[in-house]
Amino acid sequence: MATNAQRRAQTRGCLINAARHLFAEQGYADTSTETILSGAGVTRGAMYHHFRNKVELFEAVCDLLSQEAMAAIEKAVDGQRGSLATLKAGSLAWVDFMARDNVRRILVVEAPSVLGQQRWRALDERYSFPLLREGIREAMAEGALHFAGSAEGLAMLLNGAMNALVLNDPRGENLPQRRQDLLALFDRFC
Amino acid sequence: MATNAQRRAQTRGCLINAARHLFAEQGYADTSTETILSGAGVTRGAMYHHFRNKVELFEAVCDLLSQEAMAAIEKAVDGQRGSLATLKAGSLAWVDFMARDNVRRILVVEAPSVLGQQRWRALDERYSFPLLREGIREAMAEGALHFAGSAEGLAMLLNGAMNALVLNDPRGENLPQRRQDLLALFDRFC
DNA sequence: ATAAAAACAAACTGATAGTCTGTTTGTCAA
DNA sequence: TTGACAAACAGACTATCAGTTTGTTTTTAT
Repeated sequence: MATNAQRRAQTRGCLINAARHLFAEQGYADTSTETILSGAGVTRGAMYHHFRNKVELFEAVCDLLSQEAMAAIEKAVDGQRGSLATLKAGSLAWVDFMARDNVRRILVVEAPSVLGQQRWRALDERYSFPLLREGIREAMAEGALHFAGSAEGLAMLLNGAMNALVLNDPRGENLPQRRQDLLALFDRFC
Repeated sequence: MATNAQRRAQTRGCLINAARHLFAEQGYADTSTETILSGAGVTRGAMYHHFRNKVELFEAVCDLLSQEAMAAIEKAVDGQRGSLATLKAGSLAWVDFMARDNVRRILVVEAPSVLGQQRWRALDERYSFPLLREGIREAMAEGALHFAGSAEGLAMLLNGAMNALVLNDPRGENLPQRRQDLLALFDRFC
């Protein structure tokens, strides 16, 4: 005898977990809901009870991955001294996390297309982007970082640059080099 | 009586032209091949004679748009004096072109997902990226641009930053501000 | 205990990408 | 010029799949 909340969490969890692996391996379009269903050990009816459609399930996966990314960043940032060191550590953690095979394809490659520009930006705004923006704002206020434009603008540019790092390292094989590039980029703003 | 080459160019052209508008307006997934077919005034058999599948048609659209981008960049660069000025003018032209409603969704939002990482990178490598990389290499060699890493690495980072500019301006309404941000970014490397 | 609601099951439907078979039109050598 | 071949095209057909509908089971609240 399980409570409804438990049943709900269990079913949703199984679906999201199965979906995250399948989406990461085969991509959104090439993963049929049937495959997800059998992977999760759940029926069609259950899935469409919890999610309006396939996109909403994909978005739930994105939310979960984003939360995991936040946790990784906060762990990396913990104990850092100074706004600049914190910013660098957090950014490196972000890149490391996004470069993971299980994550990159979902959050970096497919999310903009599957969710659409609006919902994709909303996702970013809900998680890592505010962290980056505020980190930059603080470092700029302290004079540790210099930029002629706004903190918001710089956050956007750096976010894009970090995206590119992840996107251009398909196998995650040149990560050390990529991390060096990122640090060199930060140094240009000091 | 048309020659085969003419027939071929005509049919392919109609398909690509219809597809580019539909993909830009409704996105790849929400554009059915039937809609493209009737938009192009062409039959199913003809389409699958010229393209192996829907993705290949999408790729042909991407190629065309990329060529148009190259033309816009070369026009903007023409007459510029100095490697840095050339680089800036070319980059601004790139942003301006990609920010167009007809282009952004196809080349910036959906291409990575629809083509997949590999073919998407190959596309970039075939067109604008070499231009950016060589522009940066030249400016660095002249001492007009400074970066601790490689020209390749900086090109990647700047390319990502420019992508972000386009992506974060969904309506293309803040273009002047975005152009300012980009110039401020370049100034950090001087 | 019972009514209502949440959770789930599974058959069904409409749409759609890609295939298959056949027809028309162009090419080129003899 | 003609006839064999290939390229270009037409359109019916199929398999798949996302989402719907209808019905059943389990939990919750009164």
